[in-house]
Amino acid sequence: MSIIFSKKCEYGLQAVLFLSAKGLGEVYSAEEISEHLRIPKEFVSKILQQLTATGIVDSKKGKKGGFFLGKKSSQIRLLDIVLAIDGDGIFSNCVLGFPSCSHDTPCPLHNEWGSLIKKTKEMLTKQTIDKFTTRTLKKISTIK
Amino acid sequence: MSIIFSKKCEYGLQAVLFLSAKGLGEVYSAEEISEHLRIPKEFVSKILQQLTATGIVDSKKGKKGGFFLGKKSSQIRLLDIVLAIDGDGIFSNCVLGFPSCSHDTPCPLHNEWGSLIKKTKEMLTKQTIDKFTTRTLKKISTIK
DNA sequence: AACTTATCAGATTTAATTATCTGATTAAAA
DNA sequence: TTTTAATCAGATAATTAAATCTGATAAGTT
Repeated sequence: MSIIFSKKCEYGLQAVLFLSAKGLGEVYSAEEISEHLRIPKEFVSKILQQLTATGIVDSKKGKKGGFFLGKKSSQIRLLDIVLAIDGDGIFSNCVLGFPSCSHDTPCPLHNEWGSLIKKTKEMLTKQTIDKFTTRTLKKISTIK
Repeated sequence: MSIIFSKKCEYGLQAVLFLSAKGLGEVYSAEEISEHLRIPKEFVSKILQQLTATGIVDSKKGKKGGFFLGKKSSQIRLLDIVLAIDGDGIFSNCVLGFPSCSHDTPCPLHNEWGSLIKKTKEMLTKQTIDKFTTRTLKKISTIK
């Protein structure tokens, strides 16, 4: 099996897109998010805690508490979420797994892969989560 | 951590590139391949067995046996190796992990991701392993 | 024919990822 | 002030992926 983002990262992207689509300031508990997205409650809670540390998400303890966006959705790039959870391995690691792959000692696929991953990074950098509100709401409606 | 190809697939690509660079008909034992590429012997053996089943690689038992290319390197696409080991999940699975992502009910990233993955598939389809002989030999020389 | 060296098949072990549980703390509501 | 419902932290369990081991079979070499 091949994977682009870890499950953690997939869930993180889903959750932040969800919070964004629901509107800034809206507080949702881990349980509500878990139910809407059909992902494990404790797991999504852990992931959102991690995103809270970076400022992408903020949280409120106690009754009526939960998670909400930490900044304007137009200022959260998809890249920020990916970097916060999976790190930059996807952009820097050798696609063939050679530990010593670099510009000077490239692996056979270095250049071909490099230009693809560059385009991917550009997309993730350019796209902020506010761009997806309509699509996210539509998608969520097909889950529940 | 995010991954493009599984370790299995990375090692499979490395091993087939190695066999190709060393020339058609040349037989290398799992041990030799393991030493040259610095990957676990039994693991690379298992992976090459798997590729043998698809015809990409062929094997010879007994003394002086080992693995060798099953067809001309100009007829082995990178895509063939990826599909044989990791399947087509990387091309068909939803990047956000939504089980029900499709053209009709797309996830927020469906289109953006789709065009990137299409380009990736095109590259893996176009590139055959004979194109990498020089680069592979150069790369191998930096390992040992 | 006996010996050696290889693939091959299947089981087992180890490591990493994913998921769950438990208890402490926090804060709103009764 | 007590109850309730939430985050948060850390430990544990389950699952999957990666790596290793064991034994059987095959085929050259002596």
